[in-house]
Amino acid sequence: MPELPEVEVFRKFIERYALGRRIQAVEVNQHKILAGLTAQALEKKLVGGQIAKTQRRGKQLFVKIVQPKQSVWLLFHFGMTGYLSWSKDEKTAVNAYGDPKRPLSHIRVQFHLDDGSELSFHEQRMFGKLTLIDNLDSYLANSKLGPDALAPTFDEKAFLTALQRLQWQIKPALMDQSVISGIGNVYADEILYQCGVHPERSIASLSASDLKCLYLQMKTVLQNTVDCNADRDCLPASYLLHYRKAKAKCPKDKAPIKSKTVGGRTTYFCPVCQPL
DNA sequence: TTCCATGTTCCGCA
DNA sequence: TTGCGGAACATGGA
Repeated sequence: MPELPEVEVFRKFIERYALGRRIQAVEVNQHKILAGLTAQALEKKLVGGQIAKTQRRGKQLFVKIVQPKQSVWLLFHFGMTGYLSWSKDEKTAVNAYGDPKRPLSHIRVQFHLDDGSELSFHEQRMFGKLTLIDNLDSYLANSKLGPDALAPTFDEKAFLTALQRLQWQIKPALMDQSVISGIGNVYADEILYQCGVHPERSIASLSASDLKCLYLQMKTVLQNTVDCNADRDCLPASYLLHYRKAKAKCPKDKAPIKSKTVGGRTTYFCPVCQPL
């Protein structure tokens, strides 16, 4: 679930509740979520450090922890079910979506802060990861992560350059994190639907106006979702994501929404307004 | 009870 | 080399 908009909401959540705080203790409930380091190593690097800065690339969230002698970046990846929460006591517990219905369970790592509050990393299905990075610039340079879909520098020209070198179907290309980072299954379907583009169209078959629309909707759909604090109920009723279920009808032309596997993922589309 | 969802990585095939 | 399909990972809900 956490795609770019959700992770951006998590980033803002940390800025709001934890920025400037010092980490007094780290509690790891599930060691498996730590990629390539031990709980002891994590604790040693973090305790006493100050949460100084946040940054995001695609679905990855980075939090800078500053120590007197050195600083380190915490890397959160939220997998499919990860999210954050913050609490000072039972009454103030709040999750990053501001959604009171989401249970505060499956806490894998907890950061105890110097104002007596706690920042918690929840991950039910354990596909998420938490790790440390010494040098963020070299990490990003060496990673295969493509440009962030919402980065201002990722403009229409860069979008075309990224896509047009590939002889792929459009949907897998939009979702490939080394091409563009941040778009997952749900928002890829949404962007294609808003432009009337069938998910299995080859990139080469798309017109200039198709590509322009995909660029604009990529920015619009993701930004709208961030503006909604990633609450999908707040998005327009004309969005396909409300109809990702059996027997749903297209909000535009009432045709039955179809689902099929494209690029290995369940894909929803309207066969009428997204012809092949 | 089995299947499915969801992101990422890896393996293998053409 | 490139494109693409499938498996594996973990877990709970349908």
